[in-house]
Amino acid sequence: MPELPEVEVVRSGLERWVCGRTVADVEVLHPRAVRRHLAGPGDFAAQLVGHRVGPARRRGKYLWLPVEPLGASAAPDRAILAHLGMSGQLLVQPQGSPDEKHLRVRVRFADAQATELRFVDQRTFGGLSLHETVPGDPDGLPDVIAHIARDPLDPAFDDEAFHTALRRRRTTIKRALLDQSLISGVGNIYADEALWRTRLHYDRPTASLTRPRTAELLLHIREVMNEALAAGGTSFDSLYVNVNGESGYFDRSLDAYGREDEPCRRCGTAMRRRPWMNRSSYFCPRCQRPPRATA
DNA sequence: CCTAGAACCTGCGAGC
DNA sequence: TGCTCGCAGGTTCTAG
Repeated sequence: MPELPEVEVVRSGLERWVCGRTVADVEVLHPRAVRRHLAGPGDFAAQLVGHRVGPARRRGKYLWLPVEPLGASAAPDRAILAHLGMSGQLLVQPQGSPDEKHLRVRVRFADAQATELRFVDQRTFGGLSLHETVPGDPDGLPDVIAHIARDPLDPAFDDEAFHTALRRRRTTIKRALLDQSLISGVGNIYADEALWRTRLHYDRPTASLTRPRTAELLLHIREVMNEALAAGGTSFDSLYVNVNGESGYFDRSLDAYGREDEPCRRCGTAMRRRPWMNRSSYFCPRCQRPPRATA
């Protein structure tokens, strides 16, 4: 489940159902699901057994679980990193319930709770891996995602630095929103939603944004993400679910994404869809005027 | 250094 | 019915 609100829904589920439990056994059913763990599937499994899982953390669309050997006193220095890609799910399922068709990794725990953690992923763009954490980082940030920017719901996100970075870039606003090293957690849906709310066209050069416009954009990004979070995330089908397999309902509140030919909720003009970067951009041709240079 | 585009996968629905 | 095509919420690698 791709974007920040959906990943956060999963993070909180892991926090509730997996945090504090000790790994008894790991089964990798598809090696591609752990390809970011360079030492291989066997090593991934062996390294986890007998380790206790700490509080679930998230940055943008990445989430991780710190792990420590049983009885350790020092702060954890390794973490299980998870990315859901386009179609990944982390499910907490009753032991013995039938395997999902695209079950890739199973984690069993050494306790009396009769549930296990499953990574299910149709397209295998996502995956799990084990990494060292950045020394001194209070949340145990895995070193391999140190280059990922903080997300807009992170209290330490620097609005001013974001604006400065936008002004320096020679690119367009939607590309910038999807660049996880500039701002993380925003994907194709919430980019379109935030741009619609801000009345910005996706092809606006980032260098043309004024400080107030950037502030407005950030406000709308935060608003739409918080609203989606309250609704349990966005899902059009059973691919995007929380750890209990339940879908959120924010798709009913989308103003731009997926609304081609439907009336703009602000001005009534028919919404448009444009092919864009091997995907789609949805926008209102009246509220979101293209920039002169590219019009 | 930066930016744009293709590649990586599987499944679904539309159209022929 | 069955085929092909386009499309899907992301990241990463390559070419320029």
